[in-house]
Amino acid sequence: MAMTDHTPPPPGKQMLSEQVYVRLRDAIMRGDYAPGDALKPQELARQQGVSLAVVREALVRVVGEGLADRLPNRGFAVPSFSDRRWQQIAEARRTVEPAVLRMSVERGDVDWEARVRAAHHRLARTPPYPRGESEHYSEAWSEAHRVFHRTLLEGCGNPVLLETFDRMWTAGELARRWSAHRDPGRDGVGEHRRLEEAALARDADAAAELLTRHLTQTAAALTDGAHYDAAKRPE
Amino acid sequence: MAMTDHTPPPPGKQMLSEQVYVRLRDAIMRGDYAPGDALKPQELARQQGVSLAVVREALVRVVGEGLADRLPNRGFAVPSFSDRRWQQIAEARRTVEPAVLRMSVERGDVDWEARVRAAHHRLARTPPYPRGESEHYSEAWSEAHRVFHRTLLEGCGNPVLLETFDRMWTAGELARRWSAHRDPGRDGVGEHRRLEEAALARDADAAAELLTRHLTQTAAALTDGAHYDAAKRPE
DNA sequence: ATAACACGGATAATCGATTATTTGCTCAAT
DNA sequence: ATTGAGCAAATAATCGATTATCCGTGTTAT
Repeated sequence: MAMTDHTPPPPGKQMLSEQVYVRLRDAIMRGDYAPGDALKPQELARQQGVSLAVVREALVRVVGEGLADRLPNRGFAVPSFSDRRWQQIAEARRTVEPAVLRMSVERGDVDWEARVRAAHHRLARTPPYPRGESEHYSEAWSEAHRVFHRTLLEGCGNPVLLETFDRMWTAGELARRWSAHRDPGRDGVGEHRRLEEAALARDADAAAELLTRHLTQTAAALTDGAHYDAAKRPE
Repeated sequence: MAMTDHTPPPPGKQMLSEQVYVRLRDAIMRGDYAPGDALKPQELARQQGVSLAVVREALVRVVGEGLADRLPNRGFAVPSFSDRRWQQIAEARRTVEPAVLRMSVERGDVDWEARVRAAHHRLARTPPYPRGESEHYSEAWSEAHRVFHRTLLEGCGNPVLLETFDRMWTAGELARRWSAHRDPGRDGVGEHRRLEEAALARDADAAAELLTRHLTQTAAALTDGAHYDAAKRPE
């Protein structure tokens, strides 16, 4: 039989609003805008060569994910995360993820095992910093890091829980990027390796405990000695 | 100092897109549309007397909350939840909420205690069914039920976790409304009362355990003997 | 009879322009 | 000097119309 299927989409053939959404989302996550920066529809529309409607749709979606704030009749802006907000996200992850990891370790099939191995391998051989002692993780490492943590949980087989992880991770990454002292340069390599080992050994208790510690230590490293400049919103 | 503040908004004075969004959201949650029904922008715009742009914005937001599906170039539709999907939501709640309740019971202040009491009192004196043996919970009871469960968790003081609860609750309610055999008519009054007692007695272990059982039994009641007609999506 | 193709209506996506709101500024009045 | 009213520019929100895409239907060639 030949290709009764839809043609494998030529990349330029999806909706404009989708492309603009992805670009906007990535730009915010990449840190192209500073917290508090206004996201002006007209400006964005001109830059990207599209109409206001598509930019507006993209902005509404971005707001829905917590990657932008909106004030009625006053426009959109990049959110300014307070230190407090970051701690709340970290606490939420500590509260949710260990339990999900337990389920994942108990349920994951052989395909999941393979993906965990691959994700850890990729993470282990990705240099955390672009060069030398930069204070920013490399984009490649950040992505590998995300994929590793997500893959660990994917064995749970529950898309609702994974979506929860996605939202918390996204919010946490954005908050971390703009937190007081950026990345601490902490070496989590050993922790990741032990996490992988416990997961593949099907030791749910150990894996959950390791993840709790991993999240706690990461949060502590980012919090300790953080000389935060301004907690713009006391919320 | 006089009123340098913005005037407390006269209710008719907010954005159209916001009003349309609320109406659309409520209509879907209320069950005004059946799963699979198309949500046609033109139709909605004509009905509500607004332009396409505002309907479109509302639809995009609704999709972001999982209350509608979108197929590019084919429009929006009310999602058809499978039985499997409902079970996943229920499992996610069992995974997350007991841990949050623990935090809440350990941290909640006196104001939280008062709100828990008020929420339970309201729930206890709201009739579950509009009249007789209807198969649908009354809107009033559903809302009181939601507020009770949310208030129980609010002592945790973590908006990230509460937002997670909100999303799961919303998705669960929509899925339940259209599940195979609707409401089971199960009497959860005693469970709610015991939950309140354990929470106010600051017994975190008991509260978490009671919540786990409550969620498990509710899910079981809705699942047992469910003669589900079609699992539209094998995902 | 069946399958490939072309046409046409319906609807989604996008655009350009209009209306409404906010904000900053000027300037008079205290 | 400070306060407040009153423009004016900037920008958000909304609209009406245009363009692109999908889907059913009818036609034709095998």
